[in-house]
Amino acid sequence: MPATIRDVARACGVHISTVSRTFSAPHLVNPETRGRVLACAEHLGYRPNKAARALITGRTHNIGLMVADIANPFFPPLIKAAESQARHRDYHIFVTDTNEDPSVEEELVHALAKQVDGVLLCSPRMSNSLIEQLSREVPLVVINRQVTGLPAVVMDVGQGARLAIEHLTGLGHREIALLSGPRGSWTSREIRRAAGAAARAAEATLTVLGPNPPTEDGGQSMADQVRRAEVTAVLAYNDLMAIGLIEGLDALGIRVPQDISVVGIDDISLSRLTRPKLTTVATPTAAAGRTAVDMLLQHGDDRRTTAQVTLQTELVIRDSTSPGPHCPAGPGSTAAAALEGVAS
Amino acid sequence: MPATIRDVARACGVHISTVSRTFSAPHLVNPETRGRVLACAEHLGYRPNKAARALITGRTHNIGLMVADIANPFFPPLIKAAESQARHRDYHIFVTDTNEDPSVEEELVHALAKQVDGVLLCSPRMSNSLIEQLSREVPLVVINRQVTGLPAVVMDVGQGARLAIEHLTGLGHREIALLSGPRGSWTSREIRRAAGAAARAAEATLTVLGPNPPTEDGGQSMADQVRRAEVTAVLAYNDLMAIGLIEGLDALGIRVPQDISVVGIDDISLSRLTRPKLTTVATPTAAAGRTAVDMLLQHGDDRRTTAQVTLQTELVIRDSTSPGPHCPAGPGSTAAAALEGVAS
DNA sequence: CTGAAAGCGCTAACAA
DNA sequence: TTGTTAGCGCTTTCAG
Repeated sequence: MPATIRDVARACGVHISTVSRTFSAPHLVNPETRGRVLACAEHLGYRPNKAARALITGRTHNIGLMVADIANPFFPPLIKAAESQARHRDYHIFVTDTNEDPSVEEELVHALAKQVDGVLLCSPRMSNSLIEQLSREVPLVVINRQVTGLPAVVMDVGQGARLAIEHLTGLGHREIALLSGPRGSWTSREIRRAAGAAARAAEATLTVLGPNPPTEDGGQSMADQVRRAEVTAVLAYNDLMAIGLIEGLDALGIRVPQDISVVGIDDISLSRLTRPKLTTVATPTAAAGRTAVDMLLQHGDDRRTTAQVTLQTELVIRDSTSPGPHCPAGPGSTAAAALEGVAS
Repeated sequence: MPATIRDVARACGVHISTVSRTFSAPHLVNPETRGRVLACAEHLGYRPNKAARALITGRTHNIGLMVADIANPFFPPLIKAAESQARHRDYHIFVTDTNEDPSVEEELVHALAKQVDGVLLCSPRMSNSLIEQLSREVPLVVINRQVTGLPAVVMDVGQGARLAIEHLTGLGHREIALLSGPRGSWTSREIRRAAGAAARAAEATLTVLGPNPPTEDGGQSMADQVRRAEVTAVLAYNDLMAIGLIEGLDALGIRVPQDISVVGIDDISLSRLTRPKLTTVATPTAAAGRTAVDMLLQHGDDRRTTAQVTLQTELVIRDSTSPGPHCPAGPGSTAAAALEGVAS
């Protein structure tokens, strides 16, 4: 039904290749002819068929971005940054949501494969071997995960987890729980590894509770187990879980940070709005989105560039942590004051 | 680089059409041959090129979904519902974010055009005439807007706004402000129209403040103007603005609901978490997502079906509204108690 | 059941 | 500067 290049050529009395050039290499066609072609095209409502063009050029100028859960406020800043970076480079981003489901992830890579020039895999849950296999079908950049041989941009949650644990032990906490994330999450493994090491170094006990769905409900429903674990502080896999946990504890009559300190990871905007405001590890999500787009696009020019970029994280101390039973400055002081006590 | 249908045919000693059939019409090929083809394909890592297939069949089995702002928590439930509905019908959803920018919207429709079988336009900001024009390029279903000749699913925010105003006037409020939404928003116009009518019917004054960006910041920065408007109640274009406004008022020392009542629209999950919990108009976002997918897909079979579906909204009374100065039950009673007073 | 041939809408050498 | 030709990877008649 829509007009094709041939319709325009006919209506205009030129060959189809002239029409083609008018749109893909205008400088190669006589200005006068170009004007006529453009007029005919306009008149017929002609639009180049991007799919057909891609079939021959191999370039769609689209990028796929797969996220684990579009409802998680962690992702939008990353998506927005990727979009803006892509737009600068004359590309468009197609976002897909995998529902935290590995099999959906695979299906979606296939669906995206020839509609985009590459896919950004954000926090994928599938196996390394599957990712490697899929990377033969379409260029891949992995975010929040390391897969040998594939370009990746990771946020250093290990370092973040270490900072969080050091913050807690510095406040005098010795019994700490870790609410781990979903099965298959590289980030969750990193956090666990680094938090474990940091706890050991400070001679604190780390109790791992999980795996858990990385959602508010996931955190909320762990409140009871946290209470039974008899810890004085908790590090959660992400802010959503931390916020859910705080609500759950609240329902149990346990106060944060007076009774239990809670630290999240991500620094989503919501963590500034809750009461208490959440102490958390800020991850550079926007930078990650931008970097991933850049890596994908330069990867096309230069096949050997499979660098793995690591972005730093930082601890943001707010109101959900306070001194524990073994605090050198004594309980009752604020988190900040306690820190100073430790530092001196 | 990736294997094509021809590679498989050669490796297998059959014609390419046999390979084609093996994947697109397996019942038409001898089980034995089929097995051999499948084995070769597997071995070569062959995957049918969906773009090439689409070029000839005209079907991509993908659906585009354009939202105004992916960071707005209003959209994820709609997106999730659309995805799940699409998956049931063997389709995939590609989400794009327009950043509330009409020109980006147009660009994205073109980018999606031949990569998807249709586009769901969610709260588009562009002009009706442009939407109509784009609908000749790719099948469109409009959500939260009415465009003559195009299938649409709208949530009845007009009715919702009326309920909200009636709730406020029932509580004795006579000076009400409306924080309107962004320019170009059909929803905002509907709200304004309906709220205006409802206020008139109740002999209340409605002061329209706006247009505003439909974000938390948009609401927060209006706090001062709301104060100067000397109203006792506010209806906001959406929950995000309502929540932002409450924060802004809080910073000004104005208490909600004691000093000013605030009502939002959407019932995003966040509105249950804030203090005070937000009174709001619940919109059936999930149903809208599902319905839009259904309409797009059946629209293919049956060209004349350009129905416009309207989904009902309902008022959810929480803690951000309380009796105003003219309340029949007298100020100081709770919203619920006041309502009973009105009913009797 | 399988092969041959045409063609989806477009681009890219190569000639003219 | 323009037309000619070949073909991207696939599906789909139509014969055999």
